[in-house]
Amino acid sequence: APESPLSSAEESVKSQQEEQMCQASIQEPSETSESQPGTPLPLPLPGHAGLSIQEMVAMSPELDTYAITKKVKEVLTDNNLGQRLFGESILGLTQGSVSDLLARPKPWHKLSLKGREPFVRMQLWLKDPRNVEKLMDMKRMEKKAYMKRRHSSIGESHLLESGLSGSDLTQSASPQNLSQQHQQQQQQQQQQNQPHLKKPRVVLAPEEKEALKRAYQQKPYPSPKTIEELASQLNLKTSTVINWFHNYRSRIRRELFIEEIQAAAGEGGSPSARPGKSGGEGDNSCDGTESDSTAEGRPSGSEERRGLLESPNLSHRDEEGEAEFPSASGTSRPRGGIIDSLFGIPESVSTAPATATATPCRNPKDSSLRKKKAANLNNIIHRLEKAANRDEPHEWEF
DNA sequence: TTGGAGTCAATAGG
DNA sequence: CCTATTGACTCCAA
Repeated sequence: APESPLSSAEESVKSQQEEQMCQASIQEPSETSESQPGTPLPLPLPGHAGLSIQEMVAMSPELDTYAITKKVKEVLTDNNLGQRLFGESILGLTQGSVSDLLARPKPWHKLSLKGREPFVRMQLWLKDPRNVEKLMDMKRMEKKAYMKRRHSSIGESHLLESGLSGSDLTQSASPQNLSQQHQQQQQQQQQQNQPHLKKPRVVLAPEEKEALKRAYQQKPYPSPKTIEELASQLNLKTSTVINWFHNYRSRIRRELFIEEIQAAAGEGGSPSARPGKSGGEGDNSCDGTESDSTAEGRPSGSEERRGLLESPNLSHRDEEGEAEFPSASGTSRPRGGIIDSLFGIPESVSTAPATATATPCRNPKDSSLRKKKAANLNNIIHRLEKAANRDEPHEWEF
């Protein structure tokens, strides 16, 4: 693998190794690209030069993920193409993943090889305008197939999908040669014998998320013990709490990256004035949505669960007149000393929250930034602790 | 094992 | 239909 041929960009030639694939038009501008309505194919990369997509990713120069997603979004909306079709036929990803990717692209240097793949595919796709046409054709064909289907089978027989009988159905697992590792075919509710028991998706109530966020601010990396406590206090499964922390950390981190990109975008010589308003992304963070009255939530009551988790403070936000950064240049950073405002959470004082210093939550913009910075710092602290072979930070004196 | 990166897929809103 | 959100899961590296 240590080969890093500095070969120039790309020199498309050769053919490809992909066989199937409807639109195998690699050669000339023949817009044949005929495909059966039933040729989903998760990811037979869009035709192009010789090497496998992985190789291309490996030697791809740094790409501007933000610019790429911006362009893709533009092209898709301009042509009325949806994320689902684009994702499934061009990127080999599902709609939700595409949405996420387009909305919050991570900077190139923070992406793993795998994570870069979708961006390389997007760029390749953007290179040839004819690709848009192909997608549009595909869309038309899909609609046609859909019409036919619903016409032939009006309200009747939907055969149970449990046995996944043949029948059309889109997105079937492409047979033969489904590319290597491919997607994870997770979610195997195989242990069923009886009528499927699809476990309902867990949906955390706002109060539960609130409590978890509060816990996160105190301890981004809770110990198993803490997790157990949280789980029992919130009446959630331990795994749910663990997952929540994994996801939350990951998503907070991702927001940090976003800022990084936006910040970088505002530099350089070209003073291209962005029409958009200041980059102060709104982050509710403060969310004054206290559990309010309805403390319970969803069936299966489960009362009590009071606990220290309750936010003793009543954070309000003071959104009265605050000067909108009168500073001219847009590159001005909103705030200065962030350090002092990190860790706005007392933690320790378990009892007697009486006077409580109440989590400061003044300006929403500040709090957002602060939270992210804190997340980053907490991450570092956590690593140091690990490295030092210690557990339970307990108290931190600064 | 733990945590991070990527995703999937259900589902809430439009 | 379409898109955004998000709990859960797979894979991998430390």
